[in-house]
Amino acid sequence: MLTIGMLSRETGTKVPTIRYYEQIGLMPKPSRTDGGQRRYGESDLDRLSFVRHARQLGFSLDAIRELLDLADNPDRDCDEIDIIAHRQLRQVEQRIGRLEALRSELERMLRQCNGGKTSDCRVLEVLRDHSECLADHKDDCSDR
Amino acid sequence: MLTIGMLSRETGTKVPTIRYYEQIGLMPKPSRTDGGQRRYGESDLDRLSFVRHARQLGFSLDAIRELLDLADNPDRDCDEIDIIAHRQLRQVEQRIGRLEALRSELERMLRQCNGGKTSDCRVLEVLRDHSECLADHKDDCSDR
DNA sequence: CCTACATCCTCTAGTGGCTAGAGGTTCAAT
DNA sequence: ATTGAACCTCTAGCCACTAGAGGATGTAGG
Repeated sequence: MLTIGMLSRETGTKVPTIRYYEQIGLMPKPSRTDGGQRRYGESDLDRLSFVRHARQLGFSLDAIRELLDLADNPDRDCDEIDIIAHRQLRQVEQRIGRLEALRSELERMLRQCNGGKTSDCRVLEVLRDHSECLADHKDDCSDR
Repeated sequence: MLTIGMLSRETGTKVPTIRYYEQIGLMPKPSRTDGGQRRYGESDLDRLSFVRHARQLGFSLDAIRELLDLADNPDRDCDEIDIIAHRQLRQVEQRIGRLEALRSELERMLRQCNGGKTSDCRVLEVLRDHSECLADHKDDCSDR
């Protein structure tokens, strides 16, 4: 039996985060000691590791919820899992694309700076005038 | 004189967002009609365009506040502006790096899927067992 | 001048995914 | 029995908005 602190250390998850996952129903309610402290077993450790790893891969908690549901039905085809993972991959790719556009825009902006006074700073000028932008970065960087 | 709705259309900013910017002091308090409705001038349009453009380039509202302060002092050296922009560039590059690691991890995971039952789905397996990961993606994707 | 109706107002609360702190209790070791 | 770390609940905060309720204003047409 693990205390919440041990589970925290094992999985690299902060204690309040574990309680938060319980609150939103992502982790099951664990058993308690007579004094009311949480005690966890192996399955909790597995589940939380799964959740954390999926988070590290950028899956949303909602997507993780779906994955966990699917994982609980071992007889179904894994098509849906594939779909979720592909969706995640597409999102990651989109974000990379946007960020690359931002990067080149920022680089271009910085290259033009000649280190004078702020009054003729190219950075400010570019920010002032969107029409100077080469990159197409409308509706960007609202990541997630 | 522009209404808030016109300013919204001109800059592509939602109306509540404009009021929010006012509330947090990023936009100045505009003049009002007798009935209490906001009326904006050219300078407001310029300022909001600046803010939105900087947001699109991924600058935080705090960074934008700094940039606006600096823009108001035309006699100072633009070193600080440069520093802020470089900081932003570094952050963007870091995020790209992380996302690229995620992408290859997701791709690897998906390549291994052979379309069977969820019980032996590679995607779930990879998520269950972090040690199978090639990429080094701890503390990632907590973007922003 | 009146009415219709789009737009405006303030205020509160919600989003995601946590994180921090107050103020109090329990557990395990000594 | 006492210490002190770790636990408990509860509330509020973070960022950058977004949504909605419930009501007031502004403007165009009749």
